Amino acid sequence: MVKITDVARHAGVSPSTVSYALSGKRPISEETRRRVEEAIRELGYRPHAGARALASSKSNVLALVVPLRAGIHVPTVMQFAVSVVTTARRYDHDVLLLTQEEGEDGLSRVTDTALVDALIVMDVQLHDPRLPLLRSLDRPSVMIGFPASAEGLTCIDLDFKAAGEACVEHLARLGHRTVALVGSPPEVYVRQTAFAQRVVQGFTAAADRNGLASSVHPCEAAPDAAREVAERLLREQPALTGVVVHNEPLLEPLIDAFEQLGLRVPADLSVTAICPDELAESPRVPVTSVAVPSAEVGTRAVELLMRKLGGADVPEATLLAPRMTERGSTGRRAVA
Amino acid sequence: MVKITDVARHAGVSPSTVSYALSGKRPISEETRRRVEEAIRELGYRPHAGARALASSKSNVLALVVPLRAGIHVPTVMQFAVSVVTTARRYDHDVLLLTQEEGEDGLSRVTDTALVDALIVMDVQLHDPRLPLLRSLDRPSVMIGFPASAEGLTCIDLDFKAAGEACVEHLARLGHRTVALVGSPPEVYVRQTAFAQRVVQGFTAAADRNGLASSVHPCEAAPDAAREVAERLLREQPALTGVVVHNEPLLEPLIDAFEQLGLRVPADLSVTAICPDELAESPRVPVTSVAVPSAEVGTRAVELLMRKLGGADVPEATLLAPRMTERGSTGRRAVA
DNA sequence: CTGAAAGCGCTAACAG
DNA sequence: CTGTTAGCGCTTTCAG
Repeated sequence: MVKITDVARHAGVSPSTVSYALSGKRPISEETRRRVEEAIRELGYRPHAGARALASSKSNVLALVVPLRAGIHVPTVMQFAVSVVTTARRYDHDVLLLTQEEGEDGLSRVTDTALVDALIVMDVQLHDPRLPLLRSLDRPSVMIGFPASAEGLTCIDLDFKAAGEACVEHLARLGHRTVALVGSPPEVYVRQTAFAQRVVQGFTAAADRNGLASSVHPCEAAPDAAREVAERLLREQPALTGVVVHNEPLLEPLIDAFEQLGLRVPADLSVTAICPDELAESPRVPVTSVAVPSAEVGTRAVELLMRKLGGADVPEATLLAPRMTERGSTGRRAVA
Repeated sequence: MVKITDVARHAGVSPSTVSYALSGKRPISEETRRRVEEAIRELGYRPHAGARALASSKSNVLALVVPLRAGIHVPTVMQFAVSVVTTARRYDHDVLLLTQEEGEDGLSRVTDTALVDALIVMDVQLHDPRLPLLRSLDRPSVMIGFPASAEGLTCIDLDFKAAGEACVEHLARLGHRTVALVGSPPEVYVRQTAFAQRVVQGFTAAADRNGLASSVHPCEAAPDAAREVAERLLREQPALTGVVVHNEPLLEPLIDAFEQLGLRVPADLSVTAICPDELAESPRVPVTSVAVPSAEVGTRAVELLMRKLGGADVPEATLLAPRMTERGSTGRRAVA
C-alpha cells in the first residue's frame, strides 16, 4: 500500500504538505502542488479512510435510515436513496445504509463508533421514538417528514398540506362541488405518520373554504380495495365529480375501477393525485398530480446536512412547495 | 469520548486485555472478562471504527453497488438491499451504498481507501466492464448475476434457465402445445444481461424438448405495450394457450389485456411468471410463478462474502434452484 | 492467562 | 509557504 510518506518522499516534500495539498487547508505554492499531484498520480496514492477518520474525527460518511414497513412506496424510497448517494458524492461523502429495523440502537451505534458524521432519517412519525435520541446525539441529522415538534431538529419534506389544498383548489376551480380523498392505508394513519394526516388537513380545509362537500377514505393498497372504495364512493356520494388520490399503488386500479363502474375520466370524474411524476404519467389517462419530489428531497436533505456539518445554522423546517402538473385526468365539471 | 484505555483503567487491566476480551482472539479468565464487560457497560464504551480499521486493516463494511437503469424492477433491488444489510449486520458488518453510476472508479475508490472490506455488485452483464477490475482487486467480491466467464470470481443468482424451463414444463404437463414468452424490455437483451437471455434459453429448450410451438417477445414495461403484445400474440399464434411472463411491471397489465381481448385466465389461457412472490400474489387471478428470491440471494451473497473474508474457498457459481408455486392462473388446456 | 509497547496512516498544531 | 512532530484509538506482536 502506498502511503502519504511515500508520496512525500517521491515529491521531495513533507507528509503534511501532501496532506495540505490534498485538503487545501493551507496555501501551497504552484510548483509544490504540481509535484505533489504528480507523485500522487504516479504512485496511485489513495488516503486510507480509517486513518483519516481517526486523525481528523471525520469519516466523511453519512448514515441513511430507510423504512421497511407496510404502506410505504418502495420506488420512492429507492429514488430518494439514490439521490442521497449521488448528492453525498458531490460533497465527497459516502452513504451507509441502515434499516429502520435496527432502530435507535443502530443510530447510536454508528454515531458512537464514529462510523458516520451525520444522519438522514426517513419516515419520521409524529411521535417518533428516535426524536430524543437524535436531539441528544452530538452529530447533525436531517429528518424526512415532520414530527409533532421539530424543536432542535431539522426536517424537510414536501408540504403535504399545501399539496392536499392544491388538489382541491384545482378541482374547485374546475367547478367541482363534491370531492373525495382516497388516502393511505389505515395503518399509516394509526402510526401517525405526519404526511398522511397533513394531506387530510389540507384537503379538508380547502374543501371547507371552497364550500365543497368532501369525504376522506383511507384505503388499503390492493386492487380489490380500489374496487370497493370506488363503489362505496359512488354509493355514498352520488354527486361526486372530483377525487384526490394519495396512495401510489392504488392510482391505476382506482381509475380502472371507476371506469368499470361506468365513469369516464375526466368526462364524468376528475382525478388528481399526490404521487411521483413517473407514476402519474403512466396510466392510460395521465393524471393531473402534485409531484412527490423524492429526488429533490434527497438532494436538499444532503445539502442541509452539509451546511450543518459546516457549522452553519439551518431552518428547523423546510417545506417544499407543491408543484402541480395538469395532465388529462381533470376537466370542468359537466353541467347536469 | 470514552476509549479503550479508560475501560482498561476502570477494570484494572491493560488495554490489550480489553481488546482481546472484545475480539475473543485469546483466552480471558472468567473474572477478568466480567470486570471488563462491566467497565464497558458502565462507561458506555464503543470502539472507534476508524481506529479499529486503521489498526486491524478491516473496516467491517461491505460495499453494495445497486443498478439504476431502465428495465430493472425497483422493489426487487430494494428488497435485495435490505436483505444484504440485515444479513451483514448478523456478521457485524455495515453496508455502504454505491450507485452503478459511479462505475469502476467508485469500486476502486472504496477499496483503495480501505473504506470497505468486500463488494457486492448487482446487475452484472455478460461482458461487464467491471470484471477485470473485480478480478484485480485485492478484496473479495460477489456478483449478482452471471457474466460470460466467472473465472476467478464469485457469482450467485436464481437459475433463470431452469426457471424458464420449469414454466414450460409446467405448461406442457397441463397439455399446452403452443406457448409464448413475454420477456424483458429489448434494451435488457441488448445490454446482454445474462438473466434475461438465460430465461429465453430455458424457455426455448424446454419447448423444443416437449415439442411445443413457441415464440419469444421482448416487451417494454408499459401498459400500452402489454395490450399490443397481447394482440400480436393472438394474431400470430391463434393456437396459443400458455404464456410465460418475465417482466414484472407487465404482469398485471398483460393479464388485463388478455381478458379484455376475451380470453379467460386460466380457462382459455394459462399464465405463468418469473417474478417475486408478492407480485404473483397480487393480481385478481393469482399467478402460478417461479419466485425471484431477492431476499435469499441477498442473504446468500453476504454469506459467500463472509466465507471469502474468512479465507475459505467458495464456488465460482451458485445457481439457486427455481421454486414454483401453483396459483390460480394455470390449468389444463381445454380440449377443443 | 496478562501486560507493555510498537505501530496502523493520517491530520493539525506548532515552529520556522 | 513548508517542515517536524505529537497524537488520533485501537490491534497485535513480543515478552512473561
